[in-house]
Amino acid sequence: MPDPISDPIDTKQSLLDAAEALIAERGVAGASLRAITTRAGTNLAAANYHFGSKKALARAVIARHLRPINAERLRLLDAAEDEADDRGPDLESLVNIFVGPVVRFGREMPDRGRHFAQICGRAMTQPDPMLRESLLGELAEAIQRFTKAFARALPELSPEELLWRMQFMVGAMAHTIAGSQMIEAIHGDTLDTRDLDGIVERMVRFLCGGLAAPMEGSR
Amino acid sequence: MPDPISDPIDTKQSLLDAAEALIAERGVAGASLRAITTRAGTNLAAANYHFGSKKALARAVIARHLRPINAERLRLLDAAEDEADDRGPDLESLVNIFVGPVVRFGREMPDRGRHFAQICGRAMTQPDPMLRESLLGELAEAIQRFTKAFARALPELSPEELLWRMQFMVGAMAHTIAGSQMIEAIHGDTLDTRDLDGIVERMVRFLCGGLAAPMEGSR
DNA sequence: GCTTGAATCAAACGTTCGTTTGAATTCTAC
DNA sequence: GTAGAATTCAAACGAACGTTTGATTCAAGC
Repeated sequence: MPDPISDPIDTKQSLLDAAEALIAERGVAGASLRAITTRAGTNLAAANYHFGSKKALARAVIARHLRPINAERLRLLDAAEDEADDRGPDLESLVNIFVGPVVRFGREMPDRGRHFAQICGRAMTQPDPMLRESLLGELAEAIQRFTKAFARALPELSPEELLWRMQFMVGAMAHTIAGSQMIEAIHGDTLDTRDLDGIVERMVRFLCGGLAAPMEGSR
Repeated sequence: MPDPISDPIDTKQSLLDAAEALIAERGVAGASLRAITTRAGTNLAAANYHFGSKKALARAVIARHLRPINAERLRLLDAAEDEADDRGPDLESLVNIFVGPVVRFGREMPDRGRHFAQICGRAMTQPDPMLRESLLGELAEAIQRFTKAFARALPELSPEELLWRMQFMVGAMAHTIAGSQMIEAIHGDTLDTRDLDGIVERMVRFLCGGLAAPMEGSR
């Protein structure tokens, strides 16, 4: 007799939750369908019935939260551009809008949010092109919009220099949310790596300084 | 009759080269021992004979170049601290020493260097703790030395703030050398992602700006 | 009450993986 | 030249993987 309380209200959702947690913990290759379906309280066939394949399941895990997060980003960008004068939103606002929603997403859903952020941070440099491109596809529009906005806020930068600085920004962000294993391994006892608001503040400060760095070594 | 020219002069070295290229391309999990040994012109047993296991082979791939690179970093740091006045080396010198040897390593050995950098960039956030910790072990001394040096060059930062900023710096660096798939996928036709010297220059500018960013929003 | 389609399940399939084995070969030193 | 260690090789092993199959359960719709 199955437990009527924790009954699988929605098998699909349970599979996504289990996959999210296990992929975050062990990576895509390390999270077997058997482990995922066991954790979800179902079986192998169910995963293939609902998603068709393991890769499709992984893609669904990414898309589930990334889509609303990116929508939120673009919504905030729209609002900021409406409010700003004709020079556009200032740098700090843009960085906050770009970085904040992703990192802060972990606050509303502490576990799932953190897992999701880890997966996305890793997916950017993942060898599997399928997964990487599915992530980039979700991000493409946001990247284009933000590139234009940053170009307006940083008119003294050449287009090339701006693209590279955005690359560095994404790297700092992705690496930090992918898990701060390094900083935890070395100073885990003295630092609070769960104070997401504080981390966002620090990251925004750093990124603004980097993005606005002068081109010539005028020290 | 085996080709006397490309004969396996050193099976161990061939295995390291093949593993390096394939792990960079497909990741540790995606690079099978069969693919590695075939590329190296030998067979499965040879890999286990020389390295004992696949994980040990992966660790050897990381250690082979990382150890001399870190030695070079520390050597440059020593030299800079000898030359500097009692305030220690300035920020730009430190960033150059920290970032330069890793990225520029790709110039001397174009293919192997790039592959190795990709592997290291990925290993930092890799789910496999074995590989991650072996990388962190190699880096531990360098990180401690550079933390002290940066603290001297940036006396206005609290220890916490400095650690986070170094975390962001490592992230920007790791993500960039892990492969600029994102920037290439979006603007691959207009940017030269192989001009390593130029990238180092740009990265140093960005990182100096970020590391030295003011703590208060004094705009 | 029977039918239909979606959903779940245990079981098995075929493949690929890392590792091991034992014989063959090559190299080295006496 | 030969003994002995080091190295290479083809073949096989057992485990784990993603996927498929066919039977079974369940909830509506007529």
